[in-house]
Amino acid sequence: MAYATDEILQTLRTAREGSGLSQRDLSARIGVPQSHISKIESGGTDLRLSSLVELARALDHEVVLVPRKLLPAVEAIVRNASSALSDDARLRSSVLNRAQAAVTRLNRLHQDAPGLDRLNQAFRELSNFQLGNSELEVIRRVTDRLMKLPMNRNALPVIQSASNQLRELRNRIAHAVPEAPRPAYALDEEDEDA
Amino acid sequence: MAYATDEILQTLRTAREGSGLSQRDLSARIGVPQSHISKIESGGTDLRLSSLVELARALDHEVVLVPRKLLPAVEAIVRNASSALSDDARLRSSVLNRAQAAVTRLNRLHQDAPGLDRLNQAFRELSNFQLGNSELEVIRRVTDRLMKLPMNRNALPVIQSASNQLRELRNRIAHAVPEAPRPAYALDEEDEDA
DNA sequence: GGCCCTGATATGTTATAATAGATCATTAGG
DNA sequence: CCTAATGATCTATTATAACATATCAGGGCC
Repeated sequence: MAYATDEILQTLRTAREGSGLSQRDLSARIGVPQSHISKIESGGTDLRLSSLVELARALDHEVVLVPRKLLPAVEAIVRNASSALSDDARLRSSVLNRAQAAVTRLNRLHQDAPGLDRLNQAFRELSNFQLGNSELEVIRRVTDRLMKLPMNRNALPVIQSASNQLRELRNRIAHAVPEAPRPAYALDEEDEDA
Repeated sequence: MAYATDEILQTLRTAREGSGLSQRDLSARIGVPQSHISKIESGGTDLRLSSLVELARALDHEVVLVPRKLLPAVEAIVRNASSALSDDARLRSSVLNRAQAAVTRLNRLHQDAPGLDRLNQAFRELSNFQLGNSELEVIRRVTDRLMKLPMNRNALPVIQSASNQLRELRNRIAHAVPEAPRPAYALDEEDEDA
């Protein structure tokens, strides 16, 4: 039987990939070198417990000790939910891919539009956030408007409005991020408006 | 909010105590110094993952990563089962306490009986083992016979038989102990008949 | 072909887990 | 009072995680 540590590390990698994060994204988020994340996920190091907890939490997981007798029941719950979660992940993917296409088209057709830089930045950051259904709905509405954009100057206020909506959404989510406990490696205090 | 690591370490201590093991018992079982177990349980060290897995397994637990959304469901399963587990623990305690009383009485009334030393040793070791319901039933039957023991020489074959049954049970359980994976610290290969 | 992004690997330094062993303070039982 | 068992604390040594930084190889896209 495979060591449980291999399964745990595989779960970490799957959760990271499922969140659409690269190792560098996760590194930026929690302040651990990308090379170290690679080593961890590949089993090249025997992780400290506090580091495991920090990584797990960054990926919306918790470390739990479960009586062996209950392992089948717990695994069943996790399995059922991860098919639901992959539905969520698929929805997220779908919305973000369509939004990406709209943003790409926007940049091609209106490359000099005011507010475009800010819209690009807000969108890039939103792509790295955990997004609930209400946030995805906001992005979907913005995408719809960008898809219907006219070619003429009437587009400019729509672009401006889209930029504002995405930035408001980005700021709302960024401000909601809770402060994590400091483990073996600590999150640097971020100045998010910098 | 308490750090997850504190909860995990508390779960380890509770599981050890629930198994009726002292830190020295656990130390002997998994080959880690008792002082280190004390430090771990008290939060004085940031445990390696492989060490956590080894400790958890020695106490019939597994380390699992659970999506945060599912934590309430998983905690509910564990909570419900731990009241069942404490029923098990109570049954175990009850059977072992009564057997202990029978063995104590036996040692007082028949201190020179052949086989008594072996019975004492088998019983002491059995007290440190994980015991299922069938094992507890064997111990209960032996206890019943010891409780009904006559004062005269007719007791001797019953004592001998009880000694044999407990030693058979002890050997059966000792031989069933599975080999564990070798973590940061490895179980020494034990010569159990030594 | 060049650029960008990704995960993996390498080197060097520092802090600490793991180990061994001893000892202490407390509690319970005879 | 003495003994035994327990969990906690201490000292010294060794192996390695964590971190910083650089670099590599592969794949995708233009």
